Amino acid sequence: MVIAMAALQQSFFTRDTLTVARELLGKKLVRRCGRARLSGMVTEVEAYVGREDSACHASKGRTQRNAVMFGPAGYAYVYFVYGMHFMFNIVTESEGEPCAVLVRALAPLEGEEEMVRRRGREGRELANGPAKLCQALAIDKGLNAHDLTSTKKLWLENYRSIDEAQVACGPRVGIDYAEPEDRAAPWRLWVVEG
DNA sequence: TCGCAGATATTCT
DNA sequence: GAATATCTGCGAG
Repeated sequence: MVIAMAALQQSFFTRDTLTVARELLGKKLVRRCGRARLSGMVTEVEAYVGREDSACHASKGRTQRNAVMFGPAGYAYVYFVYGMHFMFNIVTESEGEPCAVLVRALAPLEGEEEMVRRRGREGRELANGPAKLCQALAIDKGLNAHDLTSTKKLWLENYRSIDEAQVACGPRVGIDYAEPEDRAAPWRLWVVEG
């Protein structure tokens, strides 16, 4: 008996950003790319909580790039940095609140061969970084503002619940431009390797 | 195994 | 024109 797993619905994403970030750990990110199906379990995330968070792109106001974050929850915010890397975020909270969760790492589940082919690397190096997982799952700017609650090209499914003892947290990475108190905020969450 | 610097183009001022 | 929510390779130890 095959049970068709439903995509997580918008009600999951409209909650408090830190809560969504915590519960995203252990969820499965699924990417359908033509015939291929690629997926991985979320193992590391970072929360970006809007206007008061100086590390959040949206804290400096709305621009063409970050406009998606101001929209409704459950959409993908994909953008380009450093001239060569994409980042994949999930928009949270209510419309008008520019919050999002950055997905930083995945543990490959389906289509690992395809990911190896895309990345030119294997094992731990497959998707253990925000730009790496985008390359592994073929996520690019074309998926910006994609609806993650429909099982079209990219969505999330329930997979495993992570015990509190397996969750570690610490300060976020790569945000030297932010205010000290925001840099220190322990809003990076990850699953302890076991 | 570790730390550092270069790559590279989109986006915003 | 300057900055950037990173990755990779290289050199030293």
